[in-house]
Amino acid sequence: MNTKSEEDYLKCLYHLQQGKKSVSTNEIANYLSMKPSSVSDMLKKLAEKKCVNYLKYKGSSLTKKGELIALSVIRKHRIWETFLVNKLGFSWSKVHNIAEQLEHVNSEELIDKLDHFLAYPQIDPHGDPIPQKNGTIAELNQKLLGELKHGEKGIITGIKKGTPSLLNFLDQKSIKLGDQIQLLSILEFDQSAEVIIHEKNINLSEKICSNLLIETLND
Amino acid sequence: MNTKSEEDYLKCLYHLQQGKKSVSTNEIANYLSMKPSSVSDMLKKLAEKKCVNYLKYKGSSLTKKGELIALSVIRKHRIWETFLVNKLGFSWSKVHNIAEQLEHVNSEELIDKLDHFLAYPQIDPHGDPIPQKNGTIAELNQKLLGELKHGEKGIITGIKKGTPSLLNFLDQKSIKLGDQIQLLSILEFDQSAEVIIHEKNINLSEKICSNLLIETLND
DNA sequence: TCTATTTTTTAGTTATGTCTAAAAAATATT
DNA sequence: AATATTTTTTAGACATAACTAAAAAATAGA
Repeated sequence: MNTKSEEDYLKCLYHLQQGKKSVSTNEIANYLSMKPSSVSDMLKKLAEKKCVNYLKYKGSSLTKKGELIALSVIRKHRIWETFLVNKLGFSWSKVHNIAEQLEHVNSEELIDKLDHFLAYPQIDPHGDPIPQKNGTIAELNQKLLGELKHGEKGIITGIKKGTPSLLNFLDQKSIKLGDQIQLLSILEFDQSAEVIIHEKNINLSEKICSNLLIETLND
Repeated sequence: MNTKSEEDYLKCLYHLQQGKKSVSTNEIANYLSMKPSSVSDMLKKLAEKKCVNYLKYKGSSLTKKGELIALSVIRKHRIWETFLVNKLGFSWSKVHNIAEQLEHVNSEELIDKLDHFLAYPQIDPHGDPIPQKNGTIAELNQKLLGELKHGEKGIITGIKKGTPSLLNFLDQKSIKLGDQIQLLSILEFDQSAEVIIHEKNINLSEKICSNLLIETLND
């Protein structure tokens, strides 16, 4: 078993490593709000446990073993966030800290049953994909709403340029991250979009179309 | 805030103190599977935090402050157990270890929302009362099924003498701890009981009546 | 009551995971 | 290329919460 601390480092390394081949000690320290000396110590320890490839002064990266642990923690985090938002009615902006605690609860059966209870969600309330039990994780494949094909469905996963007036508008329409949306068509004369959201047809302006990030579902 | 360890000691003290005025160091060590010396240290620490009344060589007891903390941890434990059994489908005998972890998650809003989601349960799946937010806890008021007044309702909270054949019988009828039961009448000729359980009328023998412990509801 | 036994505490050690300060290595500047 | 700067590591300290072993207090037995 891994300690909470070890899990935090592995998760951090997973996030920082995206794209790169290795991560510097300072980056990790910064991300975790710790001193570089503490990070050095832990990297050495994780290297001994074969979770991290660590070369003194050269940065570190996850091994396959470390990556699988990181993914399982991220899986737990995102499943708990989904529970907090979908079942308990938390707003998606307030669940992170609670999920940071819940992700360290150690019971495979618990997370399996919770996953089942939530009907096997694929995407969390922030629009991030939930890793599967076997460690596979869907690639994020975000497009702007205006770039979807006609008829294409997806999940609202982000906002390109979040001006207060835009956020306000979305709030008014109760459009949230994680909501499913389907593009029906783009109208010629103003480039506005006919979409289905919350099972209702509505029209969204060109401005919205070029600011809503959509994760398309390949089902 | 209190550490997991402190919470465990306070909870332990609460359980061991039932009835008595004070608890010995050895009792605590035994209950928590720790060495008496470790317990001494922690008692001193908790006394400094004004959670425990501690007199060297004389045993210890919870202060009001300590009792409220203990009750809030027990509240969290029992609400989580209720969630695990009622929503996730765990059997009541398997939830204890998981709830031991979940009870230390620190978020008042989380436990409030969970309580609401579960429709404010009064009794957990083991038949134990759930402390209220303000620290009040219902007295256990167990009677044998046969001792209920006619028409009286309650929750099955225990079994007096659990022979395998009795447990088997209950299992067959899917009668579980935590189920609600109402006594309609006791039949003269064989002292068997007419009861309502799972919204159905059934008859239970005298043997059952004198072995099922019922927590009566004063509503 | 005096000794023997049990209980409890104290003193000192250990592991984990953090820190600060100083040393060493890597990188950047001139 | 030599020096200055930044990054990283090492060495040593500290808090938490456990431990063992020995001392002290309380309790029990004769």
